[in-house]
Amino acid sequence: MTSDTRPVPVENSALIGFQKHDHESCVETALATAEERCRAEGLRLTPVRRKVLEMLVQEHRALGAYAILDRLREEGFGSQPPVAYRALDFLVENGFVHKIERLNAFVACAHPGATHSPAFMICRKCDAVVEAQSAPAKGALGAAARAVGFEIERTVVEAEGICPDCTKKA
Amino acid sequence: MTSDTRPVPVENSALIGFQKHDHESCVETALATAEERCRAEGLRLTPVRRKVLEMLVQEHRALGAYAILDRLREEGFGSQPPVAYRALDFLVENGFVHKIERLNAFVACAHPGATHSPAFMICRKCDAVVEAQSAPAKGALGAAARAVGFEIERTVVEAEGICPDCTKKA
DNA sequence: CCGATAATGTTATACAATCACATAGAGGGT
DNA sequence: ACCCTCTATGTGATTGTATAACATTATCGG
Ligand SMILES: [Zn+2]
Ligand SMILES: [Zn+2]
Ligand SMILES: [Zn+2]
Ligand SMILES: [Zn+2]
Repeated sequence: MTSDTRPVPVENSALIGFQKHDHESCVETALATAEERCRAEGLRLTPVRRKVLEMLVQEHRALGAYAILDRLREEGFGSQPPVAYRALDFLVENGFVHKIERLNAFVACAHPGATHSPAFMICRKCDAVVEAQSAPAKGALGAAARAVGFEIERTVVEAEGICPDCTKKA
Repeated sequence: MTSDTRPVPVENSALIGFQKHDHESCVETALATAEERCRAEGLRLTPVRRKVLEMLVQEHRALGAYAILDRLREEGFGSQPPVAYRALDFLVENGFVHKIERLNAFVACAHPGATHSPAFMICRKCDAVVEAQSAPAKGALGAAARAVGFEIERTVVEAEGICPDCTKKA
């Protein structure tokens, strides 16, 4: 299960963006990191939760709760919505997964471990989702918030547009 | 129907924020502006659409599609979801109304006329929603997008937190 | 008036999320 | 081992959000 059992043709394995990358190790790393963190912090990465995380990391795009639920059913887990939503709640709360509000869908975190406020680029043609960093509270929005006395706790930043692949095709 | 028929106790009528403001004229101005723009651009502000916009400006907070639909029914319009959603689609497409993705709800634009990319502050206690300006494409997100060749068309920026009123109460 | 287009009305259905309650596991103290 | 407690799952039912599909009506330019 160590990630050095096989040559890793890294090119830009850090950029999980639209570029191709070593997906195999990408998946393993993500799951290993999650297990590591759960062990360290006393969180319980149960079978359902692990399966959901694995699906999302594997797919590498945003999945709706019911798509996830369908797969859980196939894998022999419970088939009612709360099964999926509870697993997702756990994963989102602990930062392993992010919810894409624009799509009402979920995507595996691309920067697991580090606490961060994510931003997303969503292609409106192919629904690809890529995670980037953001710091909206540092810009105009933060200034506006301080001006009126609003205390920001969390931000949703999602950019909709056309991904490089879809641009080329057109 | 002109806005000078009555003394306007303006203090900070520009800031539609959490502060109090001259709501009467606020409503009239918004509707007048909308009618003006529709006339100018050949858009059709039909009765349903106008009613929905009026409700949202009047309420001055985010309303769900079904809350809107209920009111439409009371006013004698169609009572099925598409009636509300189609009116909302029109209003959102033309910038009179914004959708708050985090709440699955809709709010009247606070800066009608000017094309702008809005940002929102959402109080998680009282659900108050205030519109501010944003320029996320100019910051870290814009840089990331250019780096990978993603073409941003639209951004969703929503800050969740506690509004000044709710802070005082606690 | 006629035909094309846009807008509305209505039915049905898909997708998203939560509530309520029963059951099963894990972990700690005895 | 046992019992107790807390957490996690399983399940049925329900509510909320959104769209598909199709018929009807209104509007506008010939
Ligand atoms: Zn992340
Ligand atoms: Zn694309
Ligand atoms: Zn606006
Ligand atoms: Zn508040």
